[in-house]
Amino acid sequence: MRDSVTILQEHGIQPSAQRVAVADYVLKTVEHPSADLVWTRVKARVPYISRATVYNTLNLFVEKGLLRALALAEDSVVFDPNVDRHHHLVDESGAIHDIPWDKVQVCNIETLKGFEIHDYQVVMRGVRKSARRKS
Amino acid sequence: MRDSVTILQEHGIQPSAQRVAVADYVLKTVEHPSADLVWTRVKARVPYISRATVYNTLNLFVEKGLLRALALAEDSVVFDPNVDRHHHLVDESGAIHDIPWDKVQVCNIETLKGFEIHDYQVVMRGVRKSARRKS
DNA sequence: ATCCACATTTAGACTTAGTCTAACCACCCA
DNA sequence: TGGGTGGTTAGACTAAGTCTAAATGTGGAT
Ligand SMILES: [Mn+2]
Ligand SMILES: [Mn+2]
Ligand SMILES: [Zn+2]
Ligand SMILES: [Zn+2]
Repeated sequence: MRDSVTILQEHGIQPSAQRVAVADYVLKTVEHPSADLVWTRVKARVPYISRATVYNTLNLFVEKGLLRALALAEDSVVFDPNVDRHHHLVDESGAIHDIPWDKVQVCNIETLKGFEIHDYQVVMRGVRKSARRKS
Repeated sequence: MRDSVTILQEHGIQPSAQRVAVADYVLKTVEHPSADLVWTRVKARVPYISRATVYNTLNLFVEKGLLRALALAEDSVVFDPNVDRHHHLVDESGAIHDIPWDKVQVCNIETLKGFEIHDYQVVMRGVRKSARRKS
């Protein structure tokens, strides 16, 4: 994994202590966390960080292309460090799983008359089958 | 269009004046309205209806299968009287358009290992091209 | 090393979507 | 006529997110 400081600098972001702490967590996670979950996670290592800074930082990262904000569930937006095209499966438990772009194909998108499609993804609802039986 | 009173009765819902007023709008609209937009629209005909009743009614309709609640954009859930499978295009303007189920195909969903998919749709972002040029 | 302009952070007020509560109303039937 | 039940209501409450204005930190010029 690349150094958070370097990544921020490459994107024209001053690597303050707070921003680096947020980046260390949110750019590597697979949790698709809400802003408040990011706050909780980051506070574990930087207890003095404020809620406003977490929101500021997440919005800045989205603006600079380091994160995507996703509206997949009611109640809160969720952040995704995977900015490449991919699909999502929203587990009944609330967890969100990435589905690689090439695992499913969407056909005839380009033939849709009357619309100019800038972006798309398949959003699935379901459950993750328990990986192999536990016993 | 079927009678709202009949539809409610068939779904085991007492057709009170307020519920019928909400149904008259929300079961026929193509706007994908938020709860507060429903309130605005219904108040035009039934000015004394309360916000709580609108929320209660929409949640009841969802529970009874008359409506779907969709989390497609940040800021609010929207309601959709089209409960058959279909896709959505979220216009940059904020408008949401239905895309018929058979206009695009999603392949290999059933071959996804480790997940049990209960439901899915394609969510597109883009713009509606001005229907023919205006002049 | 010091200074300063500017960027960053901060607490807490504010806004808005949505839920909850407890009183109130309307209808049905004894 | 008096409950009992349903439905409705205003307004309190919660929670996600933004905004403000003050405090603090920082890098570069001197
Ligand atoms: Mn909410
Ligand atoms: Mn909000
Ligand atoms: Zn993802
Ligand atoms: Zn729809």
